[in-house]
Amino acid sequence: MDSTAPQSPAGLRTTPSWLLNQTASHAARLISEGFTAHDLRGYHYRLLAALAEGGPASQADLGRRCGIDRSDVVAAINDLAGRGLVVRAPDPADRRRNVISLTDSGADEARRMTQTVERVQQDLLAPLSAAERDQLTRLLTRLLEHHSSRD
Amino acid sequence: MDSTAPQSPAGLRTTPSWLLNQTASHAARLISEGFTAHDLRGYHYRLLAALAEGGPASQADLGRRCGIDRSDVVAAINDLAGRGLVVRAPDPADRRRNVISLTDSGADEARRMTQTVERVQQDLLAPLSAAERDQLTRLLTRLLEHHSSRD
DNA sequence: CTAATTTCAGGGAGACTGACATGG
DNA sequence: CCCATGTCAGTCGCCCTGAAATTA
Repeated sequence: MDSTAPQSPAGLRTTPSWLLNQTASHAARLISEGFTAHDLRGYHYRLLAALAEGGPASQADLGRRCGIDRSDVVAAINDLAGRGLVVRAPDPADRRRNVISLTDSGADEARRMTQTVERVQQDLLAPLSAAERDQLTRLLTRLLEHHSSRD
Repeated sequence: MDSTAPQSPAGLRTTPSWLLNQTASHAARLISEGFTAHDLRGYHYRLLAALAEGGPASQADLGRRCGIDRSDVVAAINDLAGRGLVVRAPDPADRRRNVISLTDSGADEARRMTQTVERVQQDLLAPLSAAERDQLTRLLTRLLEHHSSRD
């Protein structure tokens, strides 16, 4: 008659938010280790990948695409521009904006990092079959869509 | 004929490690918001829950149970002890160790935080059916077991 | 001797806040 | 007027490293 109790005593190890947190933590460590060879971090990859995928954009747009705060985009773009991977140019149509574009070597680096990321996915998902990987991807995508539409 | 290419161009939004990272990030924010009412953070909850579940333990044991580094356990236990939620007592059987135990109010707080966590799970998993929640839990558990056996 | 425990000092990455100046 | 953009300064929680002292 206790309608508030969940099916089992739960404990940390069966709590979805805990499982998400821990698996994401493992994934982040694998990704981070893979990125050391590039001497770049997650923020840099997200920006390079967004530029490779969607073309040149303002910093604010990039931040929205990548889920990176505007103020953090500044520093990361500074790093990337300092290495010649992107260029920052004023937007003549809107003088508040900087248009960020990939250079050739930036596009190369984006491709190399994408390969690293794909290798890591294989490591990460090793214990799952192809069908299970699709299932996981679909479930996570639905969670993400639900919670990002509630911005 | 390109055996290295994945099925589709991918992009950030379909990469499992990205999806894990983002959903875990949303989950962590929800959890964190829920914990503000308790004026405690994730580390505190993990320790209280581990003590409620497994009984008194040394700090090193707690760290292993919770996935918290030994050096961070020190500070978090300091906080909890300062609020009277746990007690630190020397272990007579092994004088290197401190035995950490929940106080009555610590056990109360653990129960209250667990209720908060359970509410957050409902929020987090709102778009999924019960069967899908089980599926997600099982998939994440398998990933976690695989990667933590490879410590 | 080696190994485990507690503790401290510190850093690194990601996420975030507040403020400011500039321009739409 | 309000709003968006870029920038800077700083905070916070989490994760991690290194080292010291104590004890098994």
